[in-house]
Amino acid sequence: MKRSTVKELFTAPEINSKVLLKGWVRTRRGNNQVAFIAVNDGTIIHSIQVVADLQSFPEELMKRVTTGSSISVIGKLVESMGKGQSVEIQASEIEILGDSDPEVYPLQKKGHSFEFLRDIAHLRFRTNTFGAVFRIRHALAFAVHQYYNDKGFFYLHTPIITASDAEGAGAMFRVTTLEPDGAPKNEDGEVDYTQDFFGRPTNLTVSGQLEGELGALALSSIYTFGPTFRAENSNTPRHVAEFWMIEPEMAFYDINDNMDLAEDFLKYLIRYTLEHCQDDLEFLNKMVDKGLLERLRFVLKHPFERKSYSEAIEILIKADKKFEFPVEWGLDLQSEHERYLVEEHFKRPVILTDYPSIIKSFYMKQNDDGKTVRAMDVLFPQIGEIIGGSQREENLDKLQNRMRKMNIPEDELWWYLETRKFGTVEHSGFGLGFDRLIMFITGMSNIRDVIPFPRTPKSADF
RNA sequence: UCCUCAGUAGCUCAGUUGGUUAGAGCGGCGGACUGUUAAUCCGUAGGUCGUAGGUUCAAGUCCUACCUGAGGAGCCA
Repeated sequence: MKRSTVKELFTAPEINSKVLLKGWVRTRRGNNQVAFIAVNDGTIIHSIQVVADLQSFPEELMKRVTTGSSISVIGKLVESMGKGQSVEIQASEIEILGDSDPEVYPLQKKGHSFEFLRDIAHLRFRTNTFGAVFRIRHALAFAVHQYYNDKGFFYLHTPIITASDAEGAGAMFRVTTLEPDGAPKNEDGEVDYTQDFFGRPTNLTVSGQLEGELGALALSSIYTFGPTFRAENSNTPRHVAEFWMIEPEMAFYDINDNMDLAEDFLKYLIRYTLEHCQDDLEFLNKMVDKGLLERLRFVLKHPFERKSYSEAIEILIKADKKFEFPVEWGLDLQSEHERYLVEEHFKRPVILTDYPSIIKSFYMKQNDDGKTVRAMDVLFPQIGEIIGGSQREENLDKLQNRMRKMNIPEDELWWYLETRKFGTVEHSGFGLGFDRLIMFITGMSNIRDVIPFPRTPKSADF
């Protein structure tokens, strides 16, 4: 007999049919006559109610139907006699697949704190909230590929192990096969990396952008979607050491095309979730963040506000608000400034462009004013910077000049520079923090709760 | 990395100006109950008070260091 998932039973119920159900027991209620067993198999947020007439089942068997146990049920799918669910299963056979000792099973019917659930990340998938979050995470990963595939972008796998230390996006994790205490030394007493696996120092990537540009400058439009690593000792609800990033890179795009793509992309992902994950979003809206659905719909409805860094500085100077940090042209915007612009002034997502070159990366296209670069940051309410991108500098001389000023080693990036030597073209791209996007779309306020097994300082369990 | 707060039962927390045997709710277990919805009612077990020092006649409570977690800041995605 073919197993029916809970999702199938709810979305296309065949009343009075005989069904086979397998899943994990969430709760069990009842009296001395009848037991009500809520069974969940993770295919959908809802659990289905299994009704067992206690006279029909041995007491020893029913005792083993405990919270957390896995069971197999054969029964008749019927319209529910009770309130709270449309259909239920009138059980005729129950088999225990796996016992779960209720004395030690850590999940209970009542809600748990997210902090506690992080300690039992191996079991938190079995809660409604994390089931919803990770189903949505899947849906969004799928939607990312759908979006770019439909637009003719190619999914490019950029390396996870990299020898380039040049981008300066943050501290890196070293990758080596040398033993920490027995590493071979050279004549100067330094570690001799020529004896390491790759014959040189290597790290985990902090970004696939530079390699992505190489692909775009041949394939026209590419995107990367993979893990990235930062060894920063960051302890905030928005940072992790291992996270996933989506980095589209497009030839023949200027910064305006880039902004159009970023806005369209984000709205597509939000719309996709609203259309495909209704039940999960409604649950999160009810239990986690009451303003969630309204906020998502609001973002869809309104164009993102596009302003230059200089205009933003003017707004902040005129603002009737005292900031902890100074507002002055040339200084980077602080969290409080970004939040003011997004949450109080414009009250919608904001794209800021044309930042002072001194606070931005070497590869960004230099404007004619000699002071600013064609950077763009997309700022979202609550989570801040969700996208950072730019039009890239395609002029070899200008790029090299800037690299020298910023002490970026040209010899290490010879391959990057060659794209500017041979048929260079205008191009642009950006990076979207996938996990931060999940935070925004699920209403979860800590990035550790949208990643199955998050990696943070002093924490690499599971 | 810096600042602030927290760590007491499986979970969420209370615990007075330091004072006898450390409390509750939930969860677990036992029982009652003819359809329950985080069921209800009765009963019951369960604690090296984060770790290590120190002050004191006496420390869950005060002091110091460390560990872990959370929030804010920086770095950024």
